[in-house]
Amino acid sequence: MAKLKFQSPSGMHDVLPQDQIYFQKVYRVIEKMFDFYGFEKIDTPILESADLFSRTIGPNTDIVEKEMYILRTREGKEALALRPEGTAPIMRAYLEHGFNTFPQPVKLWYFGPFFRHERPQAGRYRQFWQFGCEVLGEKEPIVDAQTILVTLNILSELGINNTLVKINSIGDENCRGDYKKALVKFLKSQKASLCRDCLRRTKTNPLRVLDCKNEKCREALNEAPQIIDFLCNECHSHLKGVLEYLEELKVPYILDPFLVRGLDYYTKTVFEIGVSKNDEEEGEEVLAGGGRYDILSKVLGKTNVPSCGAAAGVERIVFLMRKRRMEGVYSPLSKVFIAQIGPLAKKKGLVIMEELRKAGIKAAESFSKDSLKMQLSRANKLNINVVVIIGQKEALRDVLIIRDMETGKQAEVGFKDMVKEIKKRLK
RNA sequence: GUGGGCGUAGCUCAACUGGCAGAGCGUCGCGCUGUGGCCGCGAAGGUUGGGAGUUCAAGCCUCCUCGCUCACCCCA
Repeated sequence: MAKLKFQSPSGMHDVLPQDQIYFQKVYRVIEKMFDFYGFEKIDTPILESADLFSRTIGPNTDIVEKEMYILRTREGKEALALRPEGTAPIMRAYLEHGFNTFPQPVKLWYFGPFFRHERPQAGRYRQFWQFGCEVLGEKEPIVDAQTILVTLNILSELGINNTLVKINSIGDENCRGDYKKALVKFLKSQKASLCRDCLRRTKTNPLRVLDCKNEKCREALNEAPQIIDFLCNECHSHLKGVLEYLEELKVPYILDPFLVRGLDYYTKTVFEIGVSKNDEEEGEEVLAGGGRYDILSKVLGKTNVPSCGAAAGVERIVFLMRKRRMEGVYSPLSKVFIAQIGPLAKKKGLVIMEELRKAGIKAAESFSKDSLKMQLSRANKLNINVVVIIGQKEALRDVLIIRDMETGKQAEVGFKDMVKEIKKRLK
């Protein structure tokens, strides 16, 4: 295996048939849920201008500093990036197509692959699948609550119920600056207790220090100023609004003053939806995250488009579904198998398959095999109960044999009565 | 980028102190020429991830390298 000349690139892998049944289940659930809440689907290109991301996500973030796959076009004029996230492209599309002239808010959802050049590990890939939704052009806190609700409902529908919502507000351009100053001042006073990374972050991205996992840092942060105390009136009442709506919906949440997000465009509401790791393991895994990004549109254009969105990691969800042996995944099994013996019967087999297709009956076959033994064996492995057998003798007389694989009983049926007889047996 | 673990057949894994590379499952064939499951027999499938070194002898020891994996960082 390892001597194979080619294998999938590091951190990227094939979604095999046995994985597809879970991916399809996820897709079907989110499609239905988003549709119910009035979201419409959008696909944006896999490649976007690299600047789109560096300008919106922020030049000092890990994503932009070291995780983007960047390539140049043949003309060499433009740097394109494999999209590392979905929000900026959607805002780009919104502005590009003049969605601001539509009734607001515009509600969109997506499902597709994203790319970040990180060191792969459990639940973390270089090409990974996300679905998400965006509510664009609305500043009211009720859409924040609804965004969280939709995401929770999807997870619940997929059998993931032990979720935990963490929420916080990181303020906006009016109040975040004041908080940052206060925080930096505090961090400098704690220099001795902070880890090396946090010392660096104090300069580059002080908010990030808040969610350092290092114990010493956490202790040091106990006394840190909390952003909630610095929120301006607007941000404060916005947060209050979101929380009130969540309470009305009976969505349990934890107000986590240390929750921040790694992307610069966030304002006000930020949230994460995690699930506690099972049994033996401690800690929790984040399945989805999101927040409000009122300033993103101003980076890209003149229009002011206050918006809120959420994104979730499909592989992480599938991992949980698999672990919990989620039932009801899409099963592609056929109900009927067509077996043939001899060249004439082989031709008839093709015709039989067409008849079954027109009748809406999914049929399997091994037309390339000649031995009946082989064909029945295959039908057995496919767990098929009804096998249509046609041989030279039957083909000449316009009849076929229907075999019940459970009992082994066979009956001869006229070609014309085939569909009727099969339908009877499938009941 | 920094640490730890692991690379043997398609898959899951054996192989004592360094001593003829094996099993189960799967695939294909035969027993049974037009009848599946169970059983029996057989075949295919390996430069033990790659390279160098030590040795009479290396899957096993040493070094290098590649890959995978887990964790940190960060994030979905």
